[in-house]
Amino acid sequence: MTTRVPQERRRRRPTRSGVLLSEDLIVQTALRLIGEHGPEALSVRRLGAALGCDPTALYRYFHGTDDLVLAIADRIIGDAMAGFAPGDDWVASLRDMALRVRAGYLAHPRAAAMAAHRVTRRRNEIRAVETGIGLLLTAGFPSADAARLYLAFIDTVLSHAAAEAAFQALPPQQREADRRSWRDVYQGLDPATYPSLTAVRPELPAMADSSFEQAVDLLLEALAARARALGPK
Amino acid sequence: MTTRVPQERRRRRPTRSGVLLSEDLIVQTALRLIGEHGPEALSVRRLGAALGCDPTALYRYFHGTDDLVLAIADRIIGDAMAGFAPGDDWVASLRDMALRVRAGYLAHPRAAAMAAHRVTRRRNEIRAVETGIGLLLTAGFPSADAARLYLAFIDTVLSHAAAEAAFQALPPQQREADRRSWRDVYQGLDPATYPSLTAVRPELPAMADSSFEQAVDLLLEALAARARALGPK
DNA sequence: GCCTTACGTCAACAGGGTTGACCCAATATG
DNA sequence: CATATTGGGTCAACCCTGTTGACGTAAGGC
Repeated sequence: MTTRVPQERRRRRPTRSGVLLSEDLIVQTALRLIGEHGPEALSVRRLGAALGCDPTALYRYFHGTDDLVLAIADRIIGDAMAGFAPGDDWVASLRDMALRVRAGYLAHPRAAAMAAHRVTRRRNEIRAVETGIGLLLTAGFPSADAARLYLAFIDTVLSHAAAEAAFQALPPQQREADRRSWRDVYQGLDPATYPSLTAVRPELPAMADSSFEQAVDLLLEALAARARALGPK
Repeated sequence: MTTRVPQERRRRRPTRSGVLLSEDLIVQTALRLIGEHGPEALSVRRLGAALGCDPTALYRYFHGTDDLVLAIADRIIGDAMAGFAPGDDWVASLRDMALRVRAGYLAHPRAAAMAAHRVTRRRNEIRAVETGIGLLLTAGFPSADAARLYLAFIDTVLSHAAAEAAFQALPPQQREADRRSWRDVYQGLDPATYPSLTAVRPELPAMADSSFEQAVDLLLEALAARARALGPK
């Protein structure tokens, strides 16, 4: 096929049904498809049909399915981080970043579930990394630590957000069954075999809730403690 | 197809090539397939070929691919936690738990990636929760905190492990591309636009590495600090 | 208005999961 | 032991998927 996928295209030729294709329109349509009919609704053929073009026309814009998925992921990141500017408090700024990313994922749960664990190497992602590492540098961490700690931070945020998105992407019936299981399954346990669970039994229903903020706060606590241990600047 | 998938089968009939099928043999062969020929080697047709039976014979044992994956996941959990016993040091024990779960997932990335965000409230998981919460109780946390903090801990472990497994489950080509991107794309960036990335440039290739232990250690640090803040028992 | 070529279209291939019909042999029963 | 039942292995078929190479048309530079 020798698809070249040029950066900017000059000859814009309408499809049989009159639509003018663009990378932007394709990504946007893909997100709509996934949002409406689930992740399994995203296929080259269906996307082509939704766009009103031959499926293989997409290969003029993306090298393959994987490339398209990365483009979708990057748009989610971009939308989530739109308008974000780091403030004076680096801990609060990282926390804000985390919550934004999570909100972006939850806005497109099904798309996020399939694209979450990828490195998009596109503009929006690069900008986010720049911002995050910059915050850790202002916290006083030496560059080697800043990079490694940012990785731990963002991986935690991304994987937690992905898990939440995946849960949201489940069919409602299955999601409710999972939620109930914390209450049902853990109720009639033998106190002798499960003493600890028995001791915290009143708290168990709360375990169906999200741990996202709790986990992020714990991580930021540890980061703040390490920054303090560096000594005052 | 109205596959009934009975619990115990009574008529065991050898396949054309003389093999006696069983749920156990199928799961075992599936794991071997994945281990030997990579994650993408798992398909109904290939599994049938490896077993020496018609691919559709598997539908007598599992309702579909999904059912098979869950059976595989169940075995992974059991194997990972086999022989684990909590020690005196609660931090070290939680760390051990985390590493076991991760190892179990990474031993079978494809299966783990497919079933990671799925909730299987089975015996092995309940025992793990009992153990984990017990450890936090011995650390001195009140029961409400123990439950919530354990949730944050195990969610971090599980979602990180799932992310790693998902990465390992990628086709080799995409996996290598993701790995290279940290070195290639992030190298030739404009220093004016990306000052922080430029500052930590030598560290960037290391960002292709796993952040699992770093993240777990940060979390355990925060937990230990909070336990200390409770005052000595 | 011509020439080049970008890009939308088409046909085809290899592989996937899943189904319903078929039929034989392993078991239950007499 | 013989017969009836049915579990379960097999086969052909269907429709899906991503991806390719060839083809031709219309858009834009000159």
